[in-house]
Amino acid sequence: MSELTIGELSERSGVSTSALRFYEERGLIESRRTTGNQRRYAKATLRRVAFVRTAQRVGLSLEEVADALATLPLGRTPTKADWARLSRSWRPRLDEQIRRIELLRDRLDGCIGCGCLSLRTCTLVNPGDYLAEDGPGAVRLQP
Amino acid sequence: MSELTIGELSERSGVSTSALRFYEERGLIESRRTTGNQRRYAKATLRRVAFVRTAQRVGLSLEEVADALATLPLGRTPTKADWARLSRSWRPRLDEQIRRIELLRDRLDGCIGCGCLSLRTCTLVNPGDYLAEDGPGAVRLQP
DNA sequence: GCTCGACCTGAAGTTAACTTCAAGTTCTGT
DNA sequence: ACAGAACTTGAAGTTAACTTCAGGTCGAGC
Repeated sequence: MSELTIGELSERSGVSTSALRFYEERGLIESRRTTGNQRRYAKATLRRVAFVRTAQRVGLSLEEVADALATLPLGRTPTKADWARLSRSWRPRLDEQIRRIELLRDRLDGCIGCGCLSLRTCTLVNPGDYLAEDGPGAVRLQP
Repeated sequence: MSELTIGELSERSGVSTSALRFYEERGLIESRRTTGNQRRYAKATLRRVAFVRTAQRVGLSLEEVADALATLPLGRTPTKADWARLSRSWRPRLDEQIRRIELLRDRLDGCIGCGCLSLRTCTLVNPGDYLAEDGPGAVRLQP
């Protein structure tokens, strides 16, 4: 059994069969069909599914994952180096996510003391402080 | 003009009128009605909206925000201390968010070298390593 | 050869947080 | 008093990533 049925792929990846069909519809994975029209997946599909799930945990949308997968070599099974190249690009995204949450946390700390949440003066509520010059009241929250 | 129309509240909060009506429908804010059935908001609503938006940036759903707002004192305008009490509870959540992304990033670093994304052995793909004892192949990704 | 679990398809449903729309009402400025 | 901007409502639409459903087909084991 060098190929997997959709049930087997589901069992081994922990991804539901409906999700796998959905991924296929979106071009994230592909399958061969038996004479009886059932799907059969190459074992390499398992790693592909792993990539998709991990990319989602990093915060990519399925569309972004599809774009990334499209850069994989056509016609041959991707190597470890191929997967490593793709995964490397996630690092800055994660760093940025951390940075933004830390910034929010630090601002929150600064605001805890005052309990303000004032639209005009609070950097937590109004990070860019734009519109602050429009006089009292005319202030806009971060979009 | 001690009260605000929905347009004024929208302008000053940066939240669209349709979103404000939606918030009201969900019980996040409330309004008085004029004889002509138009909404009028107390100025304190501005801070309430600020709270909602900031809570959303922290990662709360509107339902969670509603729960939090429900703990505010009834019958009087909340004080700064009231708002501070609510905001304080966000800190652990942010810390946890940061921790989880850092963990993912560190695992990613560990996996970059090998380019594996192997379902059985890679901690990035399979953080809990559960089902690893089920023999080769029978492994499930993190739900 | 028969059964019954696994598989197939396309369409419709789900959730969150809104937005858009249509058709009508109110308010403000001149 | 009248134009036109701002407001009202309920219903339907939007996006992502799926899930559920109905009604049928396939295939592995006895």
